[in-house]
Amino acid sequence: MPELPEVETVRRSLEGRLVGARVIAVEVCRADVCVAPRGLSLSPRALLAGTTIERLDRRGKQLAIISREGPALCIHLGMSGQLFLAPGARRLPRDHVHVRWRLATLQGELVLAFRDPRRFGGVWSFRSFDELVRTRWASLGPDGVGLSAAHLRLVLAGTRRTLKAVLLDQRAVAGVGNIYADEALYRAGLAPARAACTLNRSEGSRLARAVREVLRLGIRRRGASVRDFVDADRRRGASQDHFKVYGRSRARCLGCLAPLRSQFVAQRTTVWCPVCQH
DNA sequence: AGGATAGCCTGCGGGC
DNA sequence: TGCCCGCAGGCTATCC
Repeated sequence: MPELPEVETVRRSLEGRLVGARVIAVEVCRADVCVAPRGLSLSPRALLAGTTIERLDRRGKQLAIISREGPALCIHLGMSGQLFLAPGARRLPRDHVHVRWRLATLQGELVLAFRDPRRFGGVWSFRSFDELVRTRWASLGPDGVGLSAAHLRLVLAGTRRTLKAVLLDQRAVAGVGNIYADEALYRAGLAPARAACTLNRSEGSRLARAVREVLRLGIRRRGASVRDFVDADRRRGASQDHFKVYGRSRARCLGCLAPLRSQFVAQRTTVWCPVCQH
């Protein structure tokens, strides 16, 4: 369930040590989690072997590792993906590790591992970060952290879909998943099953602000460790201790004490307060 | 257009 | 203890 705050937490936990590191070697244990650049085969070079890491970027739930020499990777954690950084492979789990990068850094040799038991995630390779942005990220909406009221109102006005479906649609807003969708709707006081085009101007703005706020709070709390989420140093986040609605079906609303309701909306288990959200 | 459904995949918890 | 079942969920494809 890594959503935007979890991926940003991973990005931040990697950044300090990855930037400037030289990739000595890449070991692929499961080639089918990797996607080669368009028209090329999956070479070690395409997976950054021999390059130096220049910076990390993120859009929504997707992480980019960009080399100085050109090639760039896009890593999607899917449901259960993890990135670990450790002094040696012995310090890392061995099961479900699909790709390992050996890195030379100022602090000595490090190993970066991509682990993904459920394999909903993957590693996509591109000739350049520019190519990544123009192809893979072209279908993503604006990053949820900086979501503008104007953009969200425009999207909402153009569809009769439910609010929940719009928030989960990565083309509308990038980075919101089931957890932060429910939390944002609660914060905005809006019912998940409401048709998007019925929101007035102030409600649309309120929802945009709520999305930004729940994502920023999630980042500040270093992500939600609902099941197995941990950062690159295997530290858990604290966001799960602050959920107002997610996972609290039939518990009391923290605002009005009415029991929270749970129902399938947009094919996702959705929890909301029938009193506070309209 | 967009809703519903299935499929990908593993781990976990409940029921028996 | 062990087995089966359902559920969790990001994303894509397909059908209606």
